[in-house]
Amino acid sequence: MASSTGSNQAIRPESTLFKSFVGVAAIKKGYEGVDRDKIARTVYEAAKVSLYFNHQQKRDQALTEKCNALMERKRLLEESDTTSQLVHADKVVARLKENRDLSQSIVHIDCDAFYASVEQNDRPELKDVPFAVGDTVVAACNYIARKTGCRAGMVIAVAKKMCPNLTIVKPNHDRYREVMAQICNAMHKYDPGYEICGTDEAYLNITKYCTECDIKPWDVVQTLRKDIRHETGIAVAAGIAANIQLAKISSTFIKPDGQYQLPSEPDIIMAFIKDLPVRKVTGVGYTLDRQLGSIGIATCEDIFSQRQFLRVLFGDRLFEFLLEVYLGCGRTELQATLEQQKKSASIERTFKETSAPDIIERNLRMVCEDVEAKLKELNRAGQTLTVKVKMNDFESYSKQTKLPKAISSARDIFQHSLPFVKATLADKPHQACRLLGVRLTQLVSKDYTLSAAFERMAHKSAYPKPDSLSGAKEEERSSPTGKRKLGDDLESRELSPRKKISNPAIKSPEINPLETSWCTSEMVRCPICDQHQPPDNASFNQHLDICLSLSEIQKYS
DNA sequence: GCGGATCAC
DNA sequence: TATGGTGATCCGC
Repeated sequence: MASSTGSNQAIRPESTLFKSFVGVAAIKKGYEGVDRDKIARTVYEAAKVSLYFNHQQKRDQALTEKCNALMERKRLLEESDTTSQLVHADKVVARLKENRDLSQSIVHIDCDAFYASVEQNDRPELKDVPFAVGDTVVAACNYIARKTGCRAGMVIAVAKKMCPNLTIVKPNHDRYREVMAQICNAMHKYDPGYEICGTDEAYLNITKYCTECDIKPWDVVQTLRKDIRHETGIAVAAGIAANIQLAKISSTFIKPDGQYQLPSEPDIIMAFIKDLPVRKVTGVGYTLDRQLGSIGIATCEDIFSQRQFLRVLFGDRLFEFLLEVYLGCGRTELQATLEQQKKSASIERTFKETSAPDIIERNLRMVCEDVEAKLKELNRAGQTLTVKVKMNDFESYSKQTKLPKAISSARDIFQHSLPFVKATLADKPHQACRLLGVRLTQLVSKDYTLSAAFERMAHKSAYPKPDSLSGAKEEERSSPTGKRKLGDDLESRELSPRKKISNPAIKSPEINPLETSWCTSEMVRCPICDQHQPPDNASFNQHLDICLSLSEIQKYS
């Protein structure tokens, strides 16, 4: 493992840009011995005439400048007295060491090449051919395809160039969800509080199970993997360690269907971390890796030797995160996977670039309708609206607005979004638009919105009738592309398969009181409508506002 | 609070 | 033949 990411790559004129083209193939499993130069060259050849390439080039240049600035600032720091920074860093290291919890057994389950494995299982004829699952970009590919340089995220046309006999399989998301549900089923008995992240990964805390049944973590995981294999036919990799960070790294340490246990002893952990490239740590992406590299940090051990510079150069948050990485610290509490914890709902859609206002408007309408559907599913409305426009030069612009009240209908969303889209287009008269996106945040339970209350008042029913006014109705419904794909909407809400793990640099987030459900016993009564309300101040005040304005409205009706 | 960025999958 | 979508968070202002 002497080869770190940075040093021994072939250097070419556009070397940093090339590196970005190699993408995850630089760090993922299945690419050992693959010619990374070939990947970069092929992608480069395919891309060099496109506007996308220009955009990437611009980004790369900006990042390079940032790195140069970092180097310069570090050089200046080196000339000054950094003793106080060093002392502070050591203090933080001591504190982190002190608070480190090594008592838990956390397991990371990684269904590597998940989509590909499922397909291969369902269709044995794929077993010995290189194939990729995906639509226009590769979502996953098997190991035979990886050997040729094919990787996730690659445009399929490019992948085919590198691997001419690549078979393409259309993704079947329902099937993947089904298999993931089976996997969850198998995990449940070892830790009902397991955490799912993404579509193909999960964490378990098996500490309790191990003590209660007097079994070693290693054996538990072996059985669990056997269970999963038996139930689903899927081979999974598992990492066992003291926290989720280390467990995740451990699982990537092993071949696709193996398991790896990192003993929870400080010395062993430190030795394990020592030579690890920082890029392999969750939370260190391509850009941070490059920035760190510019000041001489390639491995986790390097973090320590540069510790006196980190706070000044990267700020408190990142500084502390990096020290945690160096010490192998990480989260040990798992977060239950609940749909209701979602903080935003968004849709963005790429289409054939256009500058025709009517087409753009129609696309915006469709996006808004999909957001409406998503919010309906969550029974939420959102008070902050973010609209995003990406032009054909791949530059994107966004506008975020805090609205006077939460909205959820396609009509409302559309009306608030359109002005920004129009303004952006007017700003770029000679460009076409290729993507529109709409996101709502500051989600509140829909029962508390004014319109919902009003509707209740009018109909004396719990929920408003849908379809009453969906601004986009009559005209464009009969468009030739009438098949609106309801893509990723979930069927089972108990077992939501999509839940992101929070960035490791971030401390545990607080829970929005509005998002919890209350039992009637802890409710309070509203003095105006006399109905039960949640006991926390925020939502009660919100309710009061609604009630007051409603009684105003009634005066005039 | 806003806009741009980064990161993970 | 031509570079995706969702959700979360951070930084600087």
